[in-house]
Amino acid sequence: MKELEQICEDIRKRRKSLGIIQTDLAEISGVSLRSLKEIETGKGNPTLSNLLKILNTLGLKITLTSRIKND
Amino acid sequence: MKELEQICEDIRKRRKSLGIIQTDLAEISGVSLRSLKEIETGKGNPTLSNLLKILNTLGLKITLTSRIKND
DNA sequence: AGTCAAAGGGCAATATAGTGCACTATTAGG
DNA sequence: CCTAATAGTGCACTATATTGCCCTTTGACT
Repeated sequence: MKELEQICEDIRKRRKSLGIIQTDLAEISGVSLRSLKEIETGKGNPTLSNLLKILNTLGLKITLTSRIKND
Repeated sequence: MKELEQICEDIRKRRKSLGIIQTDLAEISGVSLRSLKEIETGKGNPTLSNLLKILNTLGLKITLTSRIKND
């Protein structure tokens, strides 16, 4: 799976596990509903700030890890 | 430290540890030098695709983790 | 089938990220 | 100090992300 798709999927799964709808997640995060939809469906190319707003609401954060083991 | 700043710093540190200059990292990644500079200096608000291109070149990837322990 | 809630998507307008160019600033070596 | 390499930045232009509006689709429930 592509990295972008994985992120989108994670967001959707997390939202559902929290039992909230797109409208609420968007509003709480301070992002437009339209943009959240685009992110969750894997279309478009979100800005980092929009992504971080949503992840923050979902209690998630970005960590950078190496692609290679022991590196 | 802000999350965005942390990402910028990680990118710069990684680039230096690989011993390459901005010009080369930008070219290999397929991102403009101008954009890479903005990312490394923490200015601007990169798109996810540009960020991923650079991380990919650096051998890094994004993983989403919970902000809360045991969650 | 009918209804309602939630999600998907087209479109146009606006905001802003991406880029190239030219220049300045900083850093490292001599 | 001088020079060369590397990094930072102002500006203008282009490309595209963001947004709101409105309509369609899907899914769940009765």
